[in-house]
Amino acid sequence: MKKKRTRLKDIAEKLGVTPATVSRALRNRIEIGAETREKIQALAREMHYHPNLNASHLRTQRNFTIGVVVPRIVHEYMASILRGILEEAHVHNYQVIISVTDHLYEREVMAIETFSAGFVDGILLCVSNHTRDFSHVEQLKSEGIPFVLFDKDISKVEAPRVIVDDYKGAMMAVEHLIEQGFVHIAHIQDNLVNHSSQKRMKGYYSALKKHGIPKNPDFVVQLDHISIAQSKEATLALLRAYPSIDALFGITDEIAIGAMQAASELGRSIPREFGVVGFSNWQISSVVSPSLTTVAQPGSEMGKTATRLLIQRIEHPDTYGDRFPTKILKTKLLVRESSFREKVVICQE
Amino acid sequence: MKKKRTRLKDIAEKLGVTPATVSRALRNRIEIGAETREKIQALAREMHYHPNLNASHLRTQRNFTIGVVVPRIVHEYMASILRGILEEAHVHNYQVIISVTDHLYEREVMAIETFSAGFVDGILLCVSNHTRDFSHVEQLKSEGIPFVLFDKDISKVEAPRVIVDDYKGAMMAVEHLIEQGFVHIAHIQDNLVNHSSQKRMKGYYSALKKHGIPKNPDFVVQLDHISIAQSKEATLALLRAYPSIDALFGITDEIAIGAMQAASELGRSIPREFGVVGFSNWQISSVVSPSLTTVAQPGSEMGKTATRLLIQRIEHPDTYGDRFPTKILKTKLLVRESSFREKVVICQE
DNA sequence: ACTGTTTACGTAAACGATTACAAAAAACGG
DNA sequence: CCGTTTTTTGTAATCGTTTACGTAAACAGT
Repeated sequence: MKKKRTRLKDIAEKLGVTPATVSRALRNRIEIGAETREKIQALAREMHYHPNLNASHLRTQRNFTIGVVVPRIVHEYMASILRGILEEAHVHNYQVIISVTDHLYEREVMAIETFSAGFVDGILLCVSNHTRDFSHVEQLKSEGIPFVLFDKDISKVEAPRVIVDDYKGAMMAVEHLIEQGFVHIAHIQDNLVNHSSQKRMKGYYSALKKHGIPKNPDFVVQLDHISIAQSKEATLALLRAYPSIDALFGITDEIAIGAMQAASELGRSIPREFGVVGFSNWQISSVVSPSLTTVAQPGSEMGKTATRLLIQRIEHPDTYGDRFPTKILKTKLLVRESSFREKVVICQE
Repeated sequence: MKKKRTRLKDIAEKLGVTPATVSRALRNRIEIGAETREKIQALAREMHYHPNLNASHLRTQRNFTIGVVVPRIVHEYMASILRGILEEAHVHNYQVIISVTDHLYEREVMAIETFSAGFVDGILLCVSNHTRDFSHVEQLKSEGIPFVLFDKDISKVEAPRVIVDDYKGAMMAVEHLIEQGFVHIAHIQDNLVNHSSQKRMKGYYSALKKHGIPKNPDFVVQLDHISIAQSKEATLALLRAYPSIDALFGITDEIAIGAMQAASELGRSIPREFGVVGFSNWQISSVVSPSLTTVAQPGSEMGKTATRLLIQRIEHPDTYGDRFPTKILKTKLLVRESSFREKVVICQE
């Protein structure tokens, strides 16, 4: 019992006019009589007319759709970015189609190829951690398909991108610890495959340097695989080997939480004897006890900014064609219990 | 410098054949000469040909796209459902376009209308908490557009749906508490607007009844707005008023965690003097200390099941046309520290 | 009344891919 | 070598909208 959808032609025939007239009436063009327009619009409503978007898009060469390629989706920060993208796209009447690559390079390339097939007007891409070859991005450029990179930074390619100020964020975090009177500040990082991690590390070093604290390579630990358990182990080892360490900056909240667990286990009181700061402001960080001081990244804002940038490039390709702007969004330090010793304004989120 | 995309025609002209031949060659039809096919495929690759999907879809009346309508996206459980949907859709070569309603009824209706406009082959819908009027769902049925409801149950409408066994999950949770020797078991619930909450409540009552524990309405608290803080307050009040309460089943992990905080504050040791079980298995629940026993819902599996069901209905409309199956997925009790007193196998996830 | 200008609508050609049907070419059998 | 079958390719219509262009009618101005 498949019903056929009503077409322009159906409406036209019922009223004894041509599809052209109906089309014009429904899109509120001027060159149409007031009464005919009324009649047509009424009938269209009655017949539940919806334009066939494939036909429309084929004809107009516009899709009002943007493709989003991301490595993961079950991830708080990424979900909030997606939310921003969906929100902003909705405002501009765009649809969003999403492809998850699971950090697999081939799936990333595949997704981009599929999207390029005239299905979307532009692409938002967050490259996977393992992406080393950027020919697919270059391809987008040479094919003239509008796109914007976000979150993951790729200095390798010249392209419009929206990223977050990891360097400053990390620096703020560590400076905050220093201001709170902590001196021997350790750092647990990941494998540094992405630029963000490297920048956070640099921020850590810069903060130390700025305050005249000599950097000690023994205080920096690299983790292959990030998890709370791994971080806990690493911190236990670290604190046993160097008991003088009195604070830790974790490259993610997961690491920071593991570190807190380790410190507690060793009888260190947080924040009195041991200060901890994380990065990303996961929901979890405000729930653990003591609550975790962290650096917040504006996920939703990043999604919105990237989308806005993309839509500009889609709708005004000439104006923006040759320029590749980089937008850097500010990070924000949220001071909570895990690091707060002196009188500092607590920023609840 | 907008380059035109290569079309069938372009390839055809270069080789002195017709678009029809090229089309056949690229789609590996039998009725084509081996050498011409080779030549065409080679040239197509070289010219970076991708079929214009709008044209293709218009012609074939198929979109290979499904529309997903959800109330939220920054939500662990929902994100894992989405992941399942994207995964399964990818397997079947479908694209997924997502619309977030923010629990606003008008946006839900809007989204469905937009998707019905010949843009998608089918729709996956998770209704918002405030949806009372289901005429938009009825509309889908009468227009013959394939769709599947998921997660939120609506007994109001007859429709294919995939849900989770909240009743059994809650029952398992409470029975587990009873088996652990807890007797005076409280329950904090939400405003019961959705069926899941009601079913979990029923599960709670059934478990008590089954084990001959009289139900006490004073032990059940309803919260307007769910948050850890609210739950903590409520639990504090509850335990002060009824000190005999020795366990609590929270309708979500958030509530359970608030309850744990309250119990700790009152000097109750968990799980020795006070047992807690939550619902949903948020990441958070395995991180808090003590870790929280909870009921896991198979998010990814739900997404996959719903998608599979939808694609079946899309591709075999006649076979499935009139039947409205309800798939109920099993929930699973994850026993962790917050409730474990006797020897029970601990199930780590 | 005769031009010139609006206004309102019809005509028909796109957009790019697919496919029923036809036709040409090749293969085959006697 | 001719008729028949099979294989390969061309022809042209189609999917549903949009839009440049044309035209008839209405209207205005002199």
